[in-house]
Amino acid sequence: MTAPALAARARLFAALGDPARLAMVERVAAGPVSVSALARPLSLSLAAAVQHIQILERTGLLRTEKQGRVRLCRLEPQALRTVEDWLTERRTAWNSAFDRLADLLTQPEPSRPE
Amino acid sequence: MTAPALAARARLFAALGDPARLAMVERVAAGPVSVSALARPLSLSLAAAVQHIQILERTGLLRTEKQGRVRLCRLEPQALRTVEDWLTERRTAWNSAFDRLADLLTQPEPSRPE
DNA sequence: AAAATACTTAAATTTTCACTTGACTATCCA
DNA sequence: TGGATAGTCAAGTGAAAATTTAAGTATTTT
Repeated sequence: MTAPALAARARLFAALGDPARLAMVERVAAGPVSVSALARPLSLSLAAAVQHIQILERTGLLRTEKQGRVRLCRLEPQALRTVEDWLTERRTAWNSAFDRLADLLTQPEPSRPE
Repeated sequence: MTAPALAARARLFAALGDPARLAMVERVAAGPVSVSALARPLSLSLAAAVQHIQILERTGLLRTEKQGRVRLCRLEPQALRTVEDWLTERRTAWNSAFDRLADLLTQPEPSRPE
């Protein structure tokens, strides 16, 4: 599995970037939920909730399955791992940023920025 | 330091949810950069770049400092740790989701969803 | 001192988003 | 069977967001 392109990662972050959707993800992380159980605590209409859920589904954050007249939503942990991987990539960089800072404090030779 | 409220975390994700800003964060993670060095590879006007940078600054993802006529942008690793912390919180939950799945496979007593 | 560089600011425009409304379908329960 | 429940779909609306434009300031550089 190859790392998603920047645009795809941005869509993932954007999906988490709405308070309603973030709350939904948190709720779904605790276990499977129906659409109305996601909508109710957020005072969202069902129609609005469905639209958020579609976005979360498209970005791979959750997967749904219809059982009778109820649609069950489950977390797709894979997507959150993508976020983890991205952080890991950055961590290397920002650690070396700390290293450079440490260098500055010991030997006064700043690396010239672009 | 207390965990940011849901709304604040959503704003953080939203800041990363724009392709231009995500690219900027990746670039800044590699070391300090000027505003134009951030704008150029993205084919953004300076004015547009400045506005993105302001958003990244407000959400705490970076900090800037003017040196002469150049404004230098640096990563603020603290903000990315907030994302890490959020993932850690969810990980517990989604691991126990896996546990429940394992339970299902061994003993056929599904936990009823809401 | 003059020209070029590197932003800054505000206002106008375009585009995208979240949400609503209203009508409709499928399932469950009494 | 009939009514309530759970969700679906397609427009339409309003507000927020991203980008452009245009004019201005501060700092080099020559």
